[in-house]
Amino acid sequence: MKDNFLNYNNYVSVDCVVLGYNEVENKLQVLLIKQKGPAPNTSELFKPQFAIPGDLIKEEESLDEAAARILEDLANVKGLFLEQFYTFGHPDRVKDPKDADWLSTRRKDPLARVITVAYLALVRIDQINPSAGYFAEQTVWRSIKKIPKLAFDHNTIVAKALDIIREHPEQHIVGRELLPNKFTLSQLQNLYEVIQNKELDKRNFRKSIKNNEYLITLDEKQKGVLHKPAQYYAFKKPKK
Amino acid sequence: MKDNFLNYNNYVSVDCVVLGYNEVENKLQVLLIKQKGPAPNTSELFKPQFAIPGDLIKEEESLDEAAARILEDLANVKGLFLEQFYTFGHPDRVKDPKDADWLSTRRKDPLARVITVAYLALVRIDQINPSAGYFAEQTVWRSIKKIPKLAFDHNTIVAKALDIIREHPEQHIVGRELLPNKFTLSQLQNLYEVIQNKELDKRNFRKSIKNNEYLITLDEKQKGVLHKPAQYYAFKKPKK
DNA sequence: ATACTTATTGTATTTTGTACAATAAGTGAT
DNA sequence: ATCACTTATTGTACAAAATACAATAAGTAT
Repeated sequence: MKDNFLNYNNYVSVDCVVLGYNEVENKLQVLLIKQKGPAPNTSELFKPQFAIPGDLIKEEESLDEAAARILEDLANVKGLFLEQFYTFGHPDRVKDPKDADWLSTRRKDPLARVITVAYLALVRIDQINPSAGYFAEQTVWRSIKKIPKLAFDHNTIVAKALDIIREHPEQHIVGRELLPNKFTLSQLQNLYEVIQNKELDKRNFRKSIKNNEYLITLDEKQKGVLHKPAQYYAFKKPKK
Repeated sequence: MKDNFLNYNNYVSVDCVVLGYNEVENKLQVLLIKQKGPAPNTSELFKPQFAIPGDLIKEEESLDEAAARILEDLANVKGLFLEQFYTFGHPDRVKDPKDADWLSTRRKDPLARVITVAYLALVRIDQINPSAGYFAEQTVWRSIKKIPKLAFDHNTIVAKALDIIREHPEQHIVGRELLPNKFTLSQLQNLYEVIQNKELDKRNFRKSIKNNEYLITLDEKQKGVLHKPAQYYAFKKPKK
């Protein structure tokens, strides 16, 4: 049975697609990091690229824990929505020459294969404070409509995350994750429109959303707006 | 940046939940292997368990290729429906003492963590010929209603696969995978009933299934049956 | 011709999705 | 107090899809 004895190394990482929303700009954005070089100005060859945050898993942590750690390191928040959605493991996914410099500063064996388990995270942009961590020069939010060329196969990973959230927005109860604790139905509708990238009819949207078992009407209205004040709503906590 | 240099080993495997169906027994079954010991009768300690087929990935193959290889080794078939559905990587998932003996015959480092990418495969039981391979003493089909205790976390993996096929049977076009090339609507309905574990109304089932763009009516009927012969149907090939 | 078995089909009802516009409730200006 | 302005809120008619329910059809065997 020698066949099955491992004689090469697999790196395993977790990459997080962090989707953020704020009502003012009314845009869905993805959190990117600018890769950090080996040391300031020591390598003229190193061309930092944008990437989604990710890291190799540690020996004693589960995949879910790794995703939470990466997100916490980066955004200083805990307890966010996090969902594993796909694992990318093509042998060549880290073999592109453009990625070689960065890998050589980070890996004992820069050519070794890296299998990455991808997670989706939903956050309110105004609730978190992304900070460049030990693995990032800086962090930036970018509209999902203007995503630059990313390192490795990260464009593919982001695209798959967007497919998933668009397929089942109500399943992810995106409202709970991406809106303030109290919100109006117009805010909720704006969010759905941004995610689905199409306009929805107000009356029909309200009819359908009111079937949502988690939506509750608060005893509070908007104040100080230059128009009819809107009713506030909230989401119930799920049971689990 | 020493933090990120890997100083431990991750094994990465692919495990396949192979679901099979045959119309005679009208049961959905899962393909299990009986683990093979190090050598016949040399280890009195080794207690073989049932498990789903899986194997460590090879250095040059993608995850999809690994799944196809495992299935081909086991079942001597190619080109079956295969879908990645979840990755299991808890640090303790291979640490149960009951699994230690088997691992010690298979791994340089039996205590090392194994991250496994799980795939779902759908097969027609009468079309494949499972053969005990280099990693199995024997293979058996077991009804999904009577799954024994399996090695590692394989019961959890099978349960998740069943959740997925039940959620979206039509998305997996289970008919194409689990029925003969030509079939009657009653056969198709039986299959759906077994998967969803509930009875369906004949008239309503037929109304809904006939919206399926892939279903075509053949120019052929049953022969030699003791009742009104049924029309045969088939599925169109998907475009892709 | 009859008994038997499974295949096939329709209708009424409910629920859900879609298209579409008038009225309500605040603010600030006059 | 009235009016202009802005966004919030709601209903109705129609189409499409889901559900409940039973009679007739087409073979075989006797």
